[in-house]
Amino acid sequence: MLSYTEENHLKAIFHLSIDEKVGVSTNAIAQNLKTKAPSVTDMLKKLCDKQLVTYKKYQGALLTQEGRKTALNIIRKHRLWEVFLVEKLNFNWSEVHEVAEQLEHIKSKKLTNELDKFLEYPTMDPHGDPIPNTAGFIKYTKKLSLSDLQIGDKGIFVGVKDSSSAFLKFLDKRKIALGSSIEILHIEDFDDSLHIGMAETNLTISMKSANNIYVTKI
Amino acid sequence: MLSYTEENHLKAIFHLSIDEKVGVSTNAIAQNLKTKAPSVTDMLKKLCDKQLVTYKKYQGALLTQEGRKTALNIIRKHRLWEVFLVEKLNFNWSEVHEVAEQLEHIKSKKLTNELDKFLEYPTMDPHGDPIPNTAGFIKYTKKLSLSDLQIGDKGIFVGVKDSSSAFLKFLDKRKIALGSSIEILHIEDFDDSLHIGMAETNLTISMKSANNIYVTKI
DNA sequence: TCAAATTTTTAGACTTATCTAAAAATATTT
DNA sequence: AAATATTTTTAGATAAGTCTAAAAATTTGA
Repeated sequence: MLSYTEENHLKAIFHLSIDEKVGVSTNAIAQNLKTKAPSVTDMLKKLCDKQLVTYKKYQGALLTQEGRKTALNIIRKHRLWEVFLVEKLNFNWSEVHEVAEQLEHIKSKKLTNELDKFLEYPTMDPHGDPIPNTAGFIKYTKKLSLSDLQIGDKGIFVGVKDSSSAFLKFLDKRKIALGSSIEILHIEDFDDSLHIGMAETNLTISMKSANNIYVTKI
Repeated sequence: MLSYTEENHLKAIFHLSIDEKVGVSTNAIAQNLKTKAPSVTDMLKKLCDKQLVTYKKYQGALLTQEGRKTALNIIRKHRLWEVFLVEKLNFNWSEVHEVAEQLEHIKSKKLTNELDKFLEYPTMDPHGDPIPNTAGFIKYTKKLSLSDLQIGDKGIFVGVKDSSSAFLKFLDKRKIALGSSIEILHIEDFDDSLHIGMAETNLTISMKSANNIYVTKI
């Protein structure tokens, strides 16, 4: 059974891996986990012993098959809990992360799978990130910003890039909420601002805001 | 911020306190937490320093006001999660405890209170135990067994005393589920077995089974 | 009441997860 | 390519939580 610390290291290595061949540096992991390099070195040795990571001195760390599967399971739990918190418990996007960081470590397969069912098998979390399935398979769909849509396109609001409280207030004030349907009515040549159509009203938002809004095209 | 271990000790002391004056013994706590006496002694010193417990050598431990409040908050979380698991995620009574033991340590006031709201402010967990409110106030209502009812009384099935899988199967087979309405039709003089009326059917159950079933009278 | 039994505490060791400071390896730059 | 800078590891310390074995205190009961 893995400790919270071990699980967090696996998750960090997963998130920091860009290239399958280049090891993730000790410092990068330390920074990500707000810890110090020597602590990371110790942990990498331990995870290497457990065959969750391949690690050679000064070469950084890579996840093994098993390590990757474990990391994805933690990420799966994290994202499912985020959906639960936003959809069922009235959390804002900016509030979910901290709590999900705790909930992701709860150990119960049944809990995770029943939660998944209860939420009706969501495919994305409130930040627009994909939710891995039980097998650890992740369906990568390029995130689509509202600013990527063309005139006449319609989208469903599925997440935000920047979840600062300022931006969340901005959305709140305009009654833009998860699941809202948005249509692109017009794009202003002058400053690229967008005229959008919502269920009840039309409004204008800046390019910068549109960049922060993730949608799925419908 | 309290560690899981500290929280578990507070909870154990609360559960083991019968008399407000008599300290809970080191051994009793050790047995309850499946740990050893020396570990408990160390922890009692620590909790005493933090003024959550009053403790004198060889005299056992008692909760302070603050300690009691903390313990009740953990119990509140535990029982709310149990309700969630049974009512929303299809857990059996016998399965919830282990998972709730983990979930009770999640630190987020908003989470607890929103969960309470989401569950529509339940007053009992699936074992028929009362759920403390935010202030740590607990409404002690004597647990009522089905066997305590008189002929003609009606009750709602709210929990079980014995949650062995054998008993759960027994209930399942007879379609007795949380929330079922049960009426006492007749009590057999010979062996005290009960004839009960359910929504769809009538059936006979033994005194022993009736003892295991908690109800609220309606 | 005082000897035996039980309970509780102390002492000391071990593990896990941290850290700082210093040494070693690698990377960069002139 | 040598000097410098950066990164990473090692060494050693600290804190929390755990244990066993032994000492001390309390309780029991003859």
